[in-house]
Amino acid sequence: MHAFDILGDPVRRRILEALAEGEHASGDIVALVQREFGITQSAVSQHLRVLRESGLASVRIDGPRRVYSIDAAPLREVDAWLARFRRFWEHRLDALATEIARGKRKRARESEEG
Amino acid sequence: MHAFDILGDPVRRRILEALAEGEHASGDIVALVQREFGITQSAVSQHLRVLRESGLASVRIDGPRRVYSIDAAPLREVDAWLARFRRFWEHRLDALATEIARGKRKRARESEEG
DNA sequence: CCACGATATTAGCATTGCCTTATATAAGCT
DNA sequence: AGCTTATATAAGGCAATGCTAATATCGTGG
Repeated sequence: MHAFDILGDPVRRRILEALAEGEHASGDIVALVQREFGITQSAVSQHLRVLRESGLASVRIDGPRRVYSIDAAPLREVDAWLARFRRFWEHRLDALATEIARGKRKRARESEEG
Repeated sequence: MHAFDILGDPVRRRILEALAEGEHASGDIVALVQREFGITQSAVSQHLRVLRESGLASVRIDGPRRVYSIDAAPLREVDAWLARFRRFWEHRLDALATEIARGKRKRARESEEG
């Protein structure tokens, strides 16, 4: 399942937003989502499974709790796909500045990976 | 329909990629998509409608042709949503440099809009 | 005006996705 | 061991989505 399919669901987006700020136990996420979307624990658990299976979240067992944290790597692909459209809103010199920053970053990665 | 729902479909993503490089007549898009996905003209036309109705593409009539071009604004929202996750892959000083560039951009926009 | 080429629309169908209810699993307490 | 809490899984219903086939619309040239 492509990352974009995962992001198509508002509940999953909300869960990812929460996980972006740090790890959370399943129960906390259930409570949060129930407040905002009014769906059952089961439904939330199913969304968490989708996030796990698509590599967007991982889980750690802590006694009876399952503590979820984000795995952002797939989102990076989304970000990369989006790159080709940025020039439509990052106009003029600003876009050039961003490109320079991105180039520097890329070179830094390559030298540290190689 | 949220932009993320639109982007969930690979055919629509492919169409947007093509439109990112410039406008194209419906027929060209149909040919391109048919080569790569093997679906009918009708199916492609339906995807084009979804793109129109969600504000991601607009159409200009040129004789018997419909010439499509991209409207990237909704993608900017996607980009903005993604912003909160960038720190997971834009680490260290690079992230700071990007933030500075984004800040400059934002101030420039505000002064030109205000 | 008619036929053709380009494109859109409609109807119908199969598949998928998300939800609920009910049930299973597992840990910790008493 | 039995109960409770925390979480996951299974089964089934229903609505949404994406496709095809068929048909409609609309320019344009003869």
